Amino acid sequence: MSLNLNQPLFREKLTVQKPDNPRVPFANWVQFNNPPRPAPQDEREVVTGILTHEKRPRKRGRKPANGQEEPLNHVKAERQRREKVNQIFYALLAVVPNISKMDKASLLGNAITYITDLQKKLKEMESERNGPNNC
Amino acid sequence: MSLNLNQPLFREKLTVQKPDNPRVPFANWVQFNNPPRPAPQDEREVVTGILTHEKRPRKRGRKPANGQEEPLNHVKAERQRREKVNQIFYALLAVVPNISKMDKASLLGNAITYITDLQKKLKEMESERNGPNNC
DNA sequence: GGGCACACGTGAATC
DNA sequence: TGATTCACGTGTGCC
Repeated sequence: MSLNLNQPLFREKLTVQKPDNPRVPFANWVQFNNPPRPAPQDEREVVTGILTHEKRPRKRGRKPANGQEEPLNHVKAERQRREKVNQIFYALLAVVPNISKMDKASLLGNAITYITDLQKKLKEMESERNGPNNC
Repeated sequence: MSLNLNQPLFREKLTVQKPDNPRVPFANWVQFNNPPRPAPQDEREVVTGILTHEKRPRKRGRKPANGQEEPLNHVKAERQRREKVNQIFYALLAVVPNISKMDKASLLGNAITYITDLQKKLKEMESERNGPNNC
């Protein structure tokens, strides 16, 4: 119940990066079905984000411009960071046995209960080993 | 090294929600030093985000308006989800013993190695129990 | 001052 | 349809 293994797991959007490939689970994750790096290869998004907060003191009224020259580095760095934590989420998925639901919060929760389970089991096994045993 | 326990851990910005309280580690997390809910209590951001993608087919040219009436629900839901996974991250923090660095990726990585460690230890303890033992 | 890490609002997709 | 979840670009604080 509530776990479809033939389902997207962590939903993958990729609407900006790859307009095709609509339902492959996590196609931009490393070591899934790609060569070591999925080869970003398309920098053609050109986002031009304009954001106007109101009622905020705005520490600095800086912002050089929204000409897509300098902040492109930031975007790429954030992409990389995101991909990294998703990889690790995926690795966690492989290590925790009984996943109840396929979202990050549940996976994390299952991992925690699994850890405490292992800890408890290990501890009672230990106390059984050198306690009043049959020897 | 590289682990300052008197440091913000997961850095908390709160620039939009709370202009005060600049350095308390995670002031908006539940059961930290607040009553059960930190009481969102300020809906005054009024962000009016305008985003202009280029070279994108844009599935639907819908968007009713940016009058802050309906999408406010979505914003709140996402805030809640974010808070939830952060809580669980915090819970994981309490369960994993040797945290090398205080960011989400490292915490997750340490959790994974800890799990595999426990698994290995448990398995060899088990095989030692009913193997050719001293009895 | 550049790099890093995080929170945020938002679009989209799934159910 | 409405709720839930995720990825994304962005703002920003800290080293």
